[in-house]
Amino acid sequence: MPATDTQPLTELDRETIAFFVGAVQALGLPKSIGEIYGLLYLAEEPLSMEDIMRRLQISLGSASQGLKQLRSFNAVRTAYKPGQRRDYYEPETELRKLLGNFLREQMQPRLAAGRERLDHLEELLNAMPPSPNKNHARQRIEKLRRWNESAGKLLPLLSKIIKV
Amino acid sequence: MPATDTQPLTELDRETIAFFVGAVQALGLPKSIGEIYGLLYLAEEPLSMEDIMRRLQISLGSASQGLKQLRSFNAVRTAYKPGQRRDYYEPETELRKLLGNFLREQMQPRLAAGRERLDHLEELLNAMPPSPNKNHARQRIEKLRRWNESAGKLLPLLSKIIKV
DNA sequence: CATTTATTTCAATTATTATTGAAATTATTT
DNA sequence: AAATAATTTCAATAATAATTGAAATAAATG
Repeated sequence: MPATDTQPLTELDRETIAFFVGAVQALGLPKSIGEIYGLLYLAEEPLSMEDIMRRLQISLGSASQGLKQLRSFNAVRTAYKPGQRRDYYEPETELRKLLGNFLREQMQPRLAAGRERLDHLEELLNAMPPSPNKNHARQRIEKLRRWNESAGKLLPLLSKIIKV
Repeated sequence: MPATDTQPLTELDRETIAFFVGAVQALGLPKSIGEIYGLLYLAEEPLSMEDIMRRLQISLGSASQGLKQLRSFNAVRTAYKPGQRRDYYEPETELRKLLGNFLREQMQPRLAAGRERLDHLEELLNAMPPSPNKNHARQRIEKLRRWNESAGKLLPLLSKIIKV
């Protein structure tokens, strides 16, 4: 097994990876996620965790956890490699799917959490004795409810309207 | 001047603020931003920086910087208060505007940065001697260019299609 | 125009988040 | 089923980001 025959990353590789690092950081994800995805995106064929660690010079733990997170929103999948013990990973490169998965896995749960909070807010509100203050609070909270609903409708649309 | 007559935050206040804290954290902004915006959102009238510090128990620096950032994407504005030395702040509560401003101020610059990186990538690519590897790299980078363009078209649409 | 008040800036501190690598677990091979 | 290889987990560490508050600046008042 060729263990250490690593050709180092070219400038083109490094710059492409930097592109992805910037992109995932804009989404609030750790840089190692961008590095791993970027490396897989460039690769001509699926890479093992060992390949990833070696070429990016990151630790076992980072590689494992990064791949776990990338798998969690289906940004990478394991490729079948006959007669290979290791797992080999390849990227999902369809933007529409990437975006859809990300929204579903990362954003929807937050929206749902917001909805729960709003339910709780309405309980608190109902427990208040009538007052002008209560009226004002009710209006503001109703507005938040509409915001939450708007966002809930917007998210699933996003990945549909994206082209490419 | 009534300096210390602070009524403490009610549970409803605190929970509403928590809603905003969650929301801004989903956007990758610091929690103090959510606290400040949430407090202003609930308030029946504009608040001064001093009010904000006192009621939220945050420092001068946090209040000043938080307001600065909120102003930077027009999530708050200063209200005119005749004969008042201090600045008083009120929130923008139109979701469409909030979203539009946020996208324009925070997301567009990142997209532009991505575009610049792509320009650089293409230079590097053109400097490569012909090879199968070069072909592969070219295809991948062209795809990135299409991604970047798609995102560029998507962003301005977002605030248009949101209702409420 | 000196004094008071309000706001901003920024270096130091604190809190948060990401990364590491050793140990535990799981899967595969002989 | 023992041995080996691959992967995951997680407590400790390192890196990053947010918050603080004192000092500097700016604005307003008498």
